[in-house]
Amino acid sequence: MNKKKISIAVIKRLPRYYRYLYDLLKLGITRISSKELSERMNITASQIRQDLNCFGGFGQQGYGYNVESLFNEISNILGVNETFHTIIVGAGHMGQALANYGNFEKRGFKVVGIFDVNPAVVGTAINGIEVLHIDKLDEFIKQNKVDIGILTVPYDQTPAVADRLARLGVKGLWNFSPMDLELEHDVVIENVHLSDSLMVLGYKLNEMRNRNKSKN
Amino acid sequence: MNKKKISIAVIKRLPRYYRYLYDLLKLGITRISSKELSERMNITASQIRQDLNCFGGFGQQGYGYNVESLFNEISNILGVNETFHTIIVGAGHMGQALANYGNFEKRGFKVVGIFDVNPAVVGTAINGIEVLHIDKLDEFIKQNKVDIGILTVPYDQTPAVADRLARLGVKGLWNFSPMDLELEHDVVIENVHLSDSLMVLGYKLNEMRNRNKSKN
DNA sequence: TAGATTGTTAATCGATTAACAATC
DNA sequence: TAGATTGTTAATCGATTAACAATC
Repeated sequence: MNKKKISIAVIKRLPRYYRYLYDLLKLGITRISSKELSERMNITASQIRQDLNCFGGFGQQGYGYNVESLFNEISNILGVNETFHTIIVGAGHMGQALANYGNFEKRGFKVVGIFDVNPAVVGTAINGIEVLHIDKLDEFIKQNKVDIGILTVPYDQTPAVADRLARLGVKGLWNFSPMDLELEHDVVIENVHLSDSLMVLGYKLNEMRNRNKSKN
Repeated sequence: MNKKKISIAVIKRLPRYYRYLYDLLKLGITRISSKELSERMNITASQIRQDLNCFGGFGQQGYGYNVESLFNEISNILGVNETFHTIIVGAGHMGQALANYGNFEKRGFKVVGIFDVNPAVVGTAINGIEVLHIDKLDEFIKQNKVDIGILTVPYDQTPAVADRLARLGVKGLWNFSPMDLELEHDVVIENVHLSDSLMVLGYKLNEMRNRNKSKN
């Protein structure tokens, strides 16, 4: 039943297709060829056709792709039409920012709980959700469906909290600490390494400066 | 003078080396072989040696790598020892979270200005830095060295603000809007697509569930 | 010295691109 | 039908891994 495994490179491009198709839809464009889309997205038409064919033949020879139906296909592949229940563990600045970011809910990610230890925030509401003390985590997860744990706790607490969530049956972790989480459990992890990204930007900046300097 | 271009795949691994070497340094480990490091990092020793040799022969046959000197080399390559001056444009939740995140300064990224249009935040201080009205952006950049603009403005304002910063001579942009910024100017851009990352997590979660289901 | 481990070349693997027959 | 464009196979490119001589 399972086809060949889809490479992570392809999967990472899916949200990008999703965004571009959404924009096309809003622009009222009903059909698009891989060539036109390739020009907009700055990738090759060949890659687009290869990528999409990992999931099925969504196009039609001589016509191209119907924007709306392709958008729906990609949405389904990404699970945007489902609702993933998430909890935010760590209601510091980053946790609060994520709790307040409306875009995630549009894509099917609903924050159902926020946890912290700090008495100054426990009991307050962020974006309409009461912050609970982390002692209530076990009870909460047992009583509520929780698909994804968003980890915005301090660095040194991250492994323990991740492990605790995994033991409680949370199958997806979105980690904001600058460490590579590895768990023995059957859990999928996405790391968001903001400082890594910033350091890459710093590197590129220096590299560009050196390039320009050596032009003289 | 220029050696062969270093691939983006290698560059993206540099912060990861940086983090692992920093940890080793803190653990008091003075030397490490590519083999030992490969086991910790879960990559091949061959890749480590290939990666490092893009920048120079930092190791010694029969010995391995000196942790401290390798850490220093990687730090220099990434520019961690320089100071990049950044401004945050958009003092919403994400902008505030980034302004309050101390880790960036440790890696040489110093927030020197924060800008917004909202009268409720203009004039307040975030992490000791006064939020200025965005009308003062031009004046500020002319009077201060600004290397990097951090874009945490609303989606539809992002292209215009990016363009404005580029015209004012800001050479690095760190973009948090879910769009692929492209500028004609000589500017390097790092996109942080949080919702893309979350959607990839959602995909992986579904994929794992389907895999487990079909095991039965 | 002998053992260990690098730096580097060569082999392999996987991802991207090109090409084109199928077909709408 | 003729033109356009897909789906898919084959070719190319680049990145990862293996191998090993050099050498500390």
